[in-house]
Amino acid sequence: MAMAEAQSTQTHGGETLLFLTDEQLRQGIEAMFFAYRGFTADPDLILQEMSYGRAHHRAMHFIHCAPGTTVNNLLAILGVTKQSLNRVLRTLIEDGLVESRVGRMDKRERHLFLTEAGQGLEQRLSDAQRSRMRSAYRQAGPEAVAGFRRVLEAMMDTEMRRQYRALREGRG
Amino acid sequence: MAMAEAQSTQTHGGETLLFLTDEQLRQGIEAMFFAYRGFTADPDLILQEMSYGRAHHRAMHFIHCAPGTTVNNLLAILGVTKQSLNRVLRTLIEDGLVESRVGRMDKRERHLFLTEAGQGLEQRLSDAQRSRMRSAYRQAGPEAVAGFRRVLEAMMDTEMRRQYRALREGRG
DNA sequence: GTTGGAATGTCAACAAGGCTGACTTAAAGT
DNA sequence: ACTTTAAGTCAGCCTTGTTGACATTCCAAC
Repeated sequence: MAMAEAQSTQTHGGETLLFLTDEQLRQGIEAMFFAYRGFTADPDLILQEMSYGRAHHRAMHFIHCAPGTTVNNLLAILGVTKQSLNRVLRTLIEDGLVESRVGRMDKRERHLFLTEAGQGLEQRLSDAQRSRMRSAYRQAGPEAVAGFRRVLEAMMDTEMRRQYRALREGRG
Repeated sequence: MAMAEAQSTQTHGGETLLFLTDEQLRQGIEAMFFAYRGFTADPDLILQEMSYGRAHHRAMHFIHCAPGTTVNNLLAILGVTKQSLNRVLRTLIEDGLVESRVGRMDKRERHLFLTEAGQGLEQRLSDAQRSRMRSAYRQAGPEAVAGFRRVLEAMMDTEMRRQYRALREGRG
């Protein structure tokens, strides 16, 4: 059983007050720092082989999850400028990993899809990432996973949380 | 109460088997992505004011936590090359935020300390970061926080976990 | 129909912060 | 004395973020 590490007292209303010392918060900050390094380490190795970067991975991830998404949509999710995304997207299209189709309703829009090759790479990358995630989830147990998700969601900005939930619901 | 979201069954030995779908893992991956953006957003705003970057923040954070640490030590924790760190460290020293003292035992080593000004900025940066962390911890509750920490620790590489724990113990 | 605005793409330039490789200096260790 | 180690430095490269300016294409409203 994990130690709670932060004292908590039940108030009469059933709410919980947390007395969080700066030290406890610092540990959380450091945990995020080191864990994020682990989180990206495995796909980074694969990406390096083919001289791609994390930006390519992120783009492919979200195109995979929402096939046919528009460039504007992707910009909002990734939180970068269109010039930045465009550079990455261009190489992915040139290399035949992503396909850009002109919109039927609105022909200004480009709808993005992974090609078969793109799906192959995306699969490889996310297999690597999921494998570490799965192992961490297994080690920590289901209660811990639920807590992990609750804290992460609470750390997001309102707008990010909206996007995050929209993605989940878009997939059922 | 949070839904468990992943089915779990108790085996006879008391171990827990998790049946984790790719979709559940994907959600965890996306949660990490969005949460990390939130995690760095507040200090990034302050850093931008004074044309520093995240690298400066990270250096100051760990110098604050382990005053007198050597350059080599810091390199290992940050996981970057000495050239990369040196560029950042040089500006911090020039700007009077960090002090570098020649070692007494081993005069090859430089021991790093925050000056008063450095402590001021470090405080401002980590106040911003801790404030979001604190709010997330409060929203999620102590059980969730314990789970959060367990999963993060399980996501680290062995070497990172060693460093992470050493830092904690170094502060008692 | 023409015009305004939105979505997209492109060119150029720049900065942060990673990286490698080569080399120096000083101090320790052996 | 010789080697190794800690640190710093110079030069150059890459990815990925930024801004600004500008062209294109199309929808929609007037």
